[in-house]
Amino acid sequence: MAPTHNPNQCPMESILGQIMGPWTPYILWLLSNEESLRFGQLSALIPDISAKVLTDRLRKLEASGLVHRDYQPTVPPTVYYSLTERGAELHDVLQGLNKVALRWDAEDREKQGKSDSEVIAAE
Amino acid sequence: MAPTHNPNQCPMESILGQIMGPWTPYILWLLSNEESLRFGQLSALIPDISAKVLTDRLRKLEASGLVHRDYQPTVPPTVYYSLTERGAELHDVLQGLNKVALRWDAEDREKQGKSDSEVIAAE
DNA sequence: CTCAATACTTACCAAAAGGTAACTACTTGC
DNA sequence: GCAAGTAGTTACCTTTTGGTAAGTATTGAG
Repeated sequence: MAPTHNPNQCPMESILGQIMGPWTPYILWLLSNEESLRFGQLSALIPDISAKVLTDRLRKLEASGLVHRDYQPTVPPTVYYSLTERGAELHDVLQGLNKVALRWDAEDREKQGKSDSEVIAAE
Repeated sequence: MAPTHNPNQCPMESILGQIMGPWTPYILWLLSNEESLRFGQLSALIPDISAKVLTDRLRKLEASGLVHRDYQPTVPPTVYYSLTERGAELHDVLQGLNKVALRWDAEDREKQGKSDSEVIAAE
């Protein structure tokens, strides 16, 4: 009892705890660009994530009230994931981050000079 | 050789790899609100982080070119951390995220009703 | 009677991350 | 010559996380 400081002191820490971590913001960003995505579609869009981890991230986002899970008991079953109203409030932040990402990416390619032709040649 | 797909396909993944992870965005946000912060100040602002992890995060941010490390060989030595120009480009995104965090925090407190008085009483 | 398809869950093991305590450097003050 | 103070580093150990493979449910197709 009587902790030395209030853990909820800072709302920033709280929101970061909900959306940070490997893959989580990337999942939110993918969902913010589509009406909804099925589990298999998300899995295909993020080739390096395993089903176990993807499930875990989605469950946590669901528990935070940022993602909605729509289970359709068809055969075989299909599950649609989409952002809740609250989750959609992250759209602008994620778009802003993507803009910065695109800018940095362009700057880095320019400075290195190479990349484009080499990458295509390697395929 | 010849991987099936280019890992740098998506700039979003790249930026997330640089700024995501436990404490990292929080450190950036703290630095974006001050000219600079010393190691000990950061440590005090984030009570639950250990020196080892804080050092690790700062070194990685430095390697990414987002944070500048200014070592002053005084006795005892002092080290000032600040955002680089590139790091400062995250300011708007972080402020946007903080706005959302504050809004959610206010909404959650309202719905729960309690919190404020109880929290203060517990101190 | 078995396979395929979707969206998982579970068990088990390996790898990564993090905590803690001790140690470093250097000079001033006692 | 010992402690204090800043900003670490290092070694060691524990905890957490993640990968992989197998199993679950249901039903239509072959």
